[in-house]
Amino acid sequence: MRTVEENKLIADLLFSNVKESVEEILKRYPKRKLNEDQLILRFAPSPTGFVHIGSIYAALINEKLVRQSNGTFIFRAEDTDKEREIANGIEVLVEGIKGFDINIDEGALSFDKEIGEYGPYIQSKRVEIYKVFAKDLVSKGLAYPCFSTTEDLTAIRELQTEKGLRTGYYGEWAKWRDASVDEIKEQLEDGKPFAIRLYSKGNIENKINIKDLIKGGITLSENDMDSVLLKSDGLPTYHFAHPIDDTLMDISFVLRGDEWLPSQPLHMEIFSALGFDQLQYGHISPLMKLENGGKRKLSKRKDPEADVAYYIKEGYPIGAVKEYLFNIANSNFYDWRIQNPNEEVKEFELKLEKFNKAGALFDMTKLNDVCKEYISKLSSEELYKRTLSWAEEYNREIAQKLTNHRDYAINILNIEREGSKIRKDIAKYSDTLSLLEIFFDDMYEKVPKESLEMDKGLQKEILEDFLDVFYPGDAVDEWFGKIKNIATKRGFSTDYKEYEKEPKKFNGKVGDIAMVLRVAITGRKQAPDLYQIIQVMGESRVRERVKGYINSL
RNA sequence: GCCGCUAUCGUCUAACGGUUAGGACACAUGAUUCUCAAUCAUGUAAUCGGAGUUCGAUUCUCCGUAGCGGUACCA
Repeated sequence: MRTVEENKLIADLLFSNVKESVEEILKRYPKRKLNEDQLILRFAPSPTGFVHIGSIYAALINEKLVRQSNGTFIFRAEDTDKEREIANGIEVLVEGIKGFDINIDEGALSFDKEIGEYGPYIQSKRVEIYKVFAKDLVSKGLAYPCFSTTEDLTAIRELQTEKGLRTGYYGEWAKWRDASVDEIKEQLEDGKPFAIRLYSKGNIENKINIKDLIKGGITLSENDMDSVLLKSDGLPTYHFAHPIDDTLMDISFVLRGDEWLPSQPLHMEIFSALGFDQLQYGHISPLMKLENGGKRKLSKRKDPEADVAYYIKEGYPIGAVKEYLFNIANSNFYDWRIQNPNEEVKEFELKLEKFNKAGALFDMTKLNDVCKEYISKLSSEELYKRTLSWAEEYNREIAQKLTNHRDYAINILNIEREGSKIRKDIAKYSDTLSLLEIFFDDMYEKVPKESLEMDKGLQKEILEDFLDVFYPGDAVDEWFGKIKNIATKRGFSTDYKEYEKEPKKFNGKVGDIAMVLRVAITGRKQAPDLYQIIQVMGESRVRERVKGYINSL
């Protein structure tokens, strides 16, 4: 064991250029003047150039809780891993957050721009702060320099594995924890790199009981690892940055992924070494995916839907994706939605105690259903607006059509959007493409056409009948009456039941007449309401389509 | 290997220790004087296994099993 004086000496040796004191820093980050129920929560991902849907899920939950309590939502970038860091990583994150309509009250907006009084909000810009605390811990004998190399550590681990022991840098294995001042000096004079490690006082045999905000009561063992606090490049590990940042930023509690649960004892020990009050945690279960009958975590590499950019690119309505995510967080959301179909999401109260403890499967089918429901409630003007803004980014051809033919486009999108028969077949803005393309001749030309089994001569007769009687001013009943007249004239039944009884008596049923028309006009066997399509398309285009089809027979 | 978390229809889940174990999505069938979609009706489908506590266990306890996570100078 080193003496108090020796520890001070080592601290000065290690951090000769650190002049600031812990007290001075603490003074720079005063406690916030807020009511106790106003939550200050943070979202603190690392910028890897990829925003995982699970990250957005966590961000969403934190922000929602903040909004409900009229608190403050902080975005902090944890860019302390140089290996994984990529250029523009922070911008990609901010874009993802904004893409989901999540508002940052405090934090980084880009690498060079921040808002808020408790910054910097980018960890690589906070290194001086971490060093002050590290120096303080060393001088108190609560941390120490470690000169073990990667090779040393690997050797230790192999030996431990061989002996069937717990791996790691702890107890007797922590060879630098009690090194003498001379030994340390020697390494320093040789210019050897060092990491700062926690001098753990914990005992693995001791159990600690924790109350997790989401998981409830859990039992963990005390930490006894001399974990790295500052890496040899001078940057902090997550374990060190987290207690300092969340304390200085005056966070209410931490909601994070449950992969952190096992390291909570470590964090608790660091909090107390730093002299900080303990923080409460809520550990969120991860979003899973079903594959080959088993559950697994949504993977950045294997699953396109793990990337939030996917939803933006496909044109998923963000409001609906958020609703789905809230539904995973609090399953009573869905019941609330059924009871309050037109209420805004902000009226729903998200509750920590309603969170599910197990990992939920991210179900694309269910998401699609939520999206269809959501889009079916939009007015045609609103859908037009949103589709256009999506298309401007991801489908220029459609964007141009929408811009140049605004009213026509709105009418198209309005088909079966009013009245008692509301379509629910559009889940995302890109789905409107297959509807729109029918209505623009140059696009329609490129669409593959479906054909009918029916005798071509008969088809031609039916369509010529139609051209004779077609009048766009007809009301639905008049229009359909004409279709029925054609049916009768050409030996088709107008009564489905009657036709079912004796199908041989007829050439077909009235539906078959409509089918010929549908294929002639839309090129498809399946399409929305024919009458409405015709109304929107207008007389000349309908006649052209029919004539064109007749000629192609 | 060790440590921890979790466990109800295919999926998301509901059920003061007492329910014919409920709902939603998906699926299937039927209805709907144009197809598809929508809508409506109906149906199939679950308490991981084993002990224990109890008059009674999906619910509490223990043991197993499985899934997930941790076991880094990554977060």
